[in-house]
Amino acid sequence: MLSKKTKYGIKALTHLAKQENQAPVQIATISEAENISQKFLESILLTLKKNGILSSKKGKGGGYYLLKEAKDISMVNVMRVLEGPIAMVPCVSLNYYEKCDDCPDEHACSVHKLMIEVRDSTLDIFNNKSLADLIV
Amino acid sequence: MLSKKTKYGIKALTHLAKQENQAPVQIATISEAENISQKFLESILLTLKKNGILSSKKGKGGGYYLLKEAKDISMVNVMRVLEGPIAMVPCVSLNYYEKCDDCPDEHACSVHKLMIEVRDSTLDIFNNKSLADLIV
DNA sequence: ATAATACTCTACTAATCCTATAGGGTAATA
DNA sequence: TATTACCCTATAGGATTAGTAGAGTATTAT
Repeated sequence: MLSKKTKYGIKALTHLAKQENQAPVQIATISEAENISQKFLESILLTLKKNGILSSKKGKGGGYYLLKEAKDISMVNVMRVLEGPIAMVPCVSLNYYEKCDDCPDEHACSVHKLMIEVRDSTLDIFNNKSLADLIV
Repeated sequence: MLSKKTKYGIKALTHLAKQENQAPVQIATISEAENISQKFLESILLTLKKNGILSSKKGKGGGYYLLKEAKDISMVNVMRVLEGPIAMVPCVSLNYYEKCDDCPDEHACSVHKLMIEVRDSTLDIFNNKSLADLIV
């Protein structure tokens, strides 16, 4: 299941991507437009900022804005920042690899084998998708 | 993340698929061979039985066995029984559809759009994969 | 300068889900 | 008829999620 955090994060990013000339948008504005709890959204935007996906401007007329053009923001990056690993199992994760306790031999594991395929196809989608592609 | 339940379930099914002439295998045997807590495995095998994927024989010499040949057991079925929805978001789920509270228009939703693609590619893998394909 | 604006950070909580564990009940077979 | 092995219910600790509360701090327009 996709977490609400990721879902809201993507919605907020899309909202920002729709702005003309990258004008800053206030948290309250996004929160109302997208039906997201303001405080929760705050923390999400903060993570996105800390991970270099967007930036903010304080004070009057401030708000959040995209750091790059929407077409240059890859969804694989967004997903990793918000949701964490793309893989469904740590033992097939590229960025968050972890050995399974119960598995003596990974290469003989049926789950491992299956999940590598799922990872690759999902990765393929996220790699070839930018934020701009999500705008309707 | 894939639940341990699903992971263990697939491992157990693979174990059963490797048996010659569909001979019943005891829970304890599978539990030891695959390093799975016996009681937990019991409940998993029970769900698989209730959902028509495997069957069991009581009494001496009893155990669990596959109801069909491994090549006729589709992984999409196994996944749905053990893990539930294939989709990452209820609003793109084929079998467990649910409308999002926050979304006024699904077709205008960026998350929806993205997750349909992920669902389809994952579904494609599970649909075209049988238990037999997982055996090394 | 300074007041208003709007982001930043920490701490806390209710609810839910996951991963088991415990223990007894029941059916089938040798 | 004793044994084996499946069947079922209840419970519980821990982790995670989603959200709330409240105070703090930096920046900007005027």
